[in-house]
Amino acid sequence: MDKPKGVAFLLSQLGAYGAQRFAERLRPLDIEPRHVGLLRMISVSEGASQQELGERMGVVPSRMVSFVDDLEDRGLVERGRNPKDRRAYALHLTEKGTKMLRQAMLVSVEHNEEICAPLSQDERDVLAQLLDRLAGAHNLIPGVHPGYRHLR
Amino acid sequence: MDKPKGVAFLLSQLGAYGAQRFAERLRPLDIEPRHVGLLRMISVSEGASQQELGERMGVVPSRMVSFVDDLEDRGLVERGRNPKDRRAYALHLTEKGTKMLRQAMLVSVEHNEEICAPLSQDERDVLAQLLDRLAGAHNLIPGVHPGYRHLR
DNA sequence: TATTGTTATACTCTATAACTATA
DNA sequence: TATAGTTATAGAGTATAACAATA
Repeated sequence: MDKPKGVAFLLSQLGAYGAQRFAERLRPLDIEPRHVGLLRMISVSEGASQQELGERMGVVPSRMVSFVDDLEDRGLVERGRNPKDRRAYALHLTEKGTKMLRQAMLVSVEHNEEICAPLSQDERDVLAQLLDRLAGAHNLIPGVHPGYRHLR
Repeated sequence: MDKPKGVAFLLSQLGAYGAQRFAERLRPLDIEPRHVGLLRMISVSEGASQQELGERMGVVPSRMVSFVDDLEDRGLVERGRNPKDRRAYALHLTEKGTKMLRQAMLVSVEHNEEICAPLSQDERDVLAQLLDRLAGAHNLIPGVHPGYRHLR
C-alpha cells in the first residue's frame, strides 16, 4: 500500500479489463465495441465515405469494407450513393441503426457506472479531469479508440 | 449523439495507447509486452511449471507452449526438469533472461515517465491512488495484464 | 484415471497488393 | 493518372481437442 504502482500499467490493465466487460455487456445486442465506435462515427458524420471515416479512425480501406459489411448485413447502416462522386459511398444509419446506437450508449453509461462504482462523485470528477488531460496531451482523438490502429 | 467522455472510455483509450507505445519502446530489445509479463512471472516464481503460470495469467496450456518457446528460442528462459514430477517443467530465467528483464524494466520506467509527463508529481500520486483503488475493487491481479485472457 | 505438456487443426483478424469503376 | 471501394491472399494469433509420457 506504500509504494504506488506505475500509472501506465494500471491504465493498461484497467483499460483492457473495461473493454472486455463492455464487450460482455454488448453481447445481448449482438454487437461489438468496434461496431459501436463505427456507428457513432457514422452518426456524427452522416454521408461521409468509407475511406474518410477509415482515415479518421486509423482503419485501412480493406478493413473498412468488412466493418461496414457487418453493420449493413444487420441492417444498421446503408451504403448510399454520392451523386457528386459515384465512386464513393455516402454512409448513413438506418432507423434500426439509430436505435441500436442509442441502446449501445445506454449500455455504455451503465458500464461506466460499474467501472466508477468504487469511487465517490468527487473522486470520479478528479479522475475524469486527470485522464482527460492525459488524453489531450498525448493527442488522443476524442471518441476514437487507438485500438483501431494496428501498428507494426 | 454525444462523444463518450466517460472515465471507462478514457481508461480504455489511454490504456491501449500506452500499450502500443510500450510495445514500440520494447522493439529495440526484440521483445513484446506479453513476453515481459511472462519473464516477470517466471522471475518471481522460479521453478514453477508452465501450467501453474498459465493458470495465474489466464493463458491456456497450448498457448503457454508457444510463449515459452519464444523465450527459450532467444535463450532467455530454460525449461528445467522437476525431479518430483517428471511431467512438469521447472521454468527459470537464464542469465541473459535476467538481464533482459532488467532492461525491460528500465524501458517500463521510461515509458511510465512519458505517460505521466503532463501531470505534476502530486497529480500523479492522486491518479495512481485512484487507479489502484479501481484495480483492487475490480479484482485485477497486481502485475497480471487482463489482455492475456482471451474470453469468448 | 488424471495431469503436464505438445501437436494438429480450424477459425478469426489483419495488412498488402491486385483489381474495377469511376474521376 | 489518381482515387473509392473490393477481392484475393497470406501471415499471425487463438482455442479446442486429441495425443504421449508420467503420475
